[in-house]
Amino acid sequence: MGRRAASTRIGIADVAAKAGVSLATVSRVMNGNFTVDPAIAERVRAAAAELKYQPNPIGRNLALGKTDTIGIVVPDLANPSFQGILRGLSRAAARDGYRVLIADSSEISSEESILAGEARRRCDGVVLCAPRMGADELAELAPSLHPLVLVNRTIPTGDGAVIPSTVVDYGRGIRELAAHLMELGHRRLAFLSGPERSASNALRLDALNEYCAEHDDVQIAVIAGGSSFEAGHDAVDRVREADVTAVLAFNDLAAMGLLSGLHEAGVRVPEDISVTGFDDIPFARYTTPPLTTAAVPINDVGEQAWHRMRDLLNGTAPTAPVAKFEPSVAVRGSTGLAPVS
Amino acid sequence: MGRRAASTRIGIADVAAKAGVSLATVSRVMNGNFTVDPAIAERVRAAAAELKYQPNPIGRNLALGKTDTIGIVVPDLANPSFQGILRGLSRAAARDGYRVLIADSSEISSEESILAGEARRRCDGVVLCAPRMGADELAELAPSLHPLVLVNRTIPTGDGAVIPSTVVDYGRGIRELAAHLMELGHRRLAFLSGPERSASNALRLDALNEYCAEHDDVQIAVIAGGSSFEAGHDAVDRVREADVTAVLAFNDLAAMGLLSGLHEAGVRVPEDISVTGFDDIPFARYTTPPLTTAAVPINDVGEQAWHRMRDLLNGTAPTAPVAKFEPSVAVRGSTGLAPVS
DNA sequence: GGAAACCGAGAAAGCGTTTTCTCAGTGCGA
DNA sequence: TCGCACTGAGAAAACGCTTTCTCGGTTTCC
Repeated sequence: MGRRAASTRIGIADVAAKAGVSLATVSRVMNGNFTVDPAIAERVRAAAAELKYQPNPIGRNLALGKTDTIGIVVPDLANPSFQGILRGLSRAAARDGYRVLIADSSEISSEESILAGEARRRCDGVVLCAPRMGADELAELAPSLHPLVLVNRTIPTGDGAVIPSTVVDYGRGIRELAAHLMELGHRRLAFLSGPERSASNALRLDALNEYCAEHDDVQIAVIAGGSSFEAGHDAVDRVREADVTAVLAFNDLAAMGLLSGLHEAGVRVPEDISVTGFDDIPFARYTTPPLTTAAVPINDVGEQAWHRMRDLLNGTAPTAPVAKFEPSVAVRGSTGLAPVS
Repeated sequence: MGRRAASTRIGIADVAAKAGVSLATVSRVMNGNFTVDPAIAERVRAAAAELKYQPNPIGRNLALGKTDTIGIVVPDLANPSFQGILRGLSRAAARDGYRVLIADSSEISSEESILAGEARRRCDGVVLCAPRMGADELAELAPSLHPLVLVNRTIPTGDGAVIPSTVVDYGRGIRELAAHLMELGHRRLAFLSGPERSASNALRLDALNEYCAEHDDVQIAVIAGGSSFEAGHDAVDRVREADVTAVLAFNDLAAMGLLSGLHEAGVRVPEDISVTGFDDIPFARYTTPPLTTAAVPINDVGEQAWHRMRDLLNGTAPTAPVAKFEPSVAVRGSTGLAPVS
């Protein structure tokens, strides 16, 4: 480079010239270094104010080797859960003077590692949100991302270094939903499953199988579903054929789609069939009937992810490397007594 | 600075050393400059690959004076409309190799200009999404943000320079909803208004008043509301007291809250009262009854915002500085014939 | 065959900061 | 009075890259 642009933004040099001091001194004043004569400091501040000087963050970034920015990569920005996490993370980070750069992998798992790497190079750290990539790939990638925190995913490394993360206890949540249904007399349940590659789907499934094994009068059928409205809506026929009295949907979205489909088909909820969701997204309480679901404080998940990241960045001892959130069952109108058959 | 860190990331110098060439040559090769001997270029590429060299973006940013990043400031990340815009923007920008930095002003209008300024300094441009700040403040701020695009807001400047923007024709949308209701025989309508400082709320209100003036058999009552579920839910009593047969809610969220509140109060929709929303958020079609609303392709709004920004960044002639979206009425179950009174 | 045009690659300046290094100037004790 | 520790501020190196400038070595063209 080297083109002398007259139109360039006003920089530290202009302030220094105006105040009749060196660049170093301006920098010292701007950064609250008190080894500067108060009179000079005042002069510098005046000059800066008069010129409306605003330090160029990119120059600082290079000199300081940090950006005060973290990256987050999510599988799909259209998913309310990720939106909630993003929001919680963004607000919490902002309170500490950090910004967040987003990357949406569009559910393409092969993009995740590229996006994460790019984000990491531009930012001081990365949070990987429910990555869809395989466990081995994740384990291999993790070290290169170092200030890294995971959301809804852990690395099954046994060799000491644990990656901070925030996780939701999906297993326990779904067990409690199943127990709730059992109390209502339901014995033939269906699990409307989520995305194939979702780790949290596996967690739910495992927990249900375990639950089933513990209660031999309960049967659970697994129905292919997904994480969206449409997936739930499209599963209506499969659900009706399954001959069950209650359905545990992967999440609220799918549950709502199902609710809607059942309504169209003339199936009454909860009289004919009970339905549960998962997440307690804001809309869940406003469906008709209101959705029984396992509430997870999604904004807190994002906020805690930030706290983990902050600890990493500060090098302070991590509070607790992994924050586990226990969902609480919110009983609403979509679940009722099992129909007498 | 000046600390020789052995642990520093591998940089262009390492590659140059390994390939036995100068830094300049490595840079040329990495940037596809073809004035390099193919043999040397190959050697450089090999060295880079072997060292897994990844250029440090911050260094590039400083040298190039650009970051390939744009900032977006939104009033509230919890609002589905802004989420949709963010998503559309982010995906479109990503296709062109740009990233987005988010800033959530938490509906605090005084924060907007600060956040926007900070974002601008870190990024190549800023998109201001439905800013709540006053028109005068916005007009004053705009020049300093220069590559700036507005969403759902325009600057009433008469002096030539128009700020690119994407806007939704809220006035027309709400008129069409009113017309739809009128066709169904409704004459006493209510507008459940939105946030005080929202410019788009004013647009709706003006359009309704105009509509009212054109049709002197139609009456429109204005009821204080808001933009959230809760606002709609809490407005039930006021709505019932208003003695109207139909309610035009500010947006889908408020409409859904209202729907829910009416249901609890035993008021039938649409038999007793019709309700319309605005936006057609993904949930609108799954309420009971499904919500009649004015559909706006919110992801496209974000995408077009990016296109405006891209034109600004490239210096290419802007396609059309302002992209106007015409909502289309989606008639669903929440509106029906006016009750015979 | 010699000079002009050309070509490829290295040296170095620059992007806008921060921070180390250095050094004049001051104050204090011996 | 001299020297020494100390203070405060400027000069300059560094952060990691890009790009201009420069220059030795070829080629081209009369």
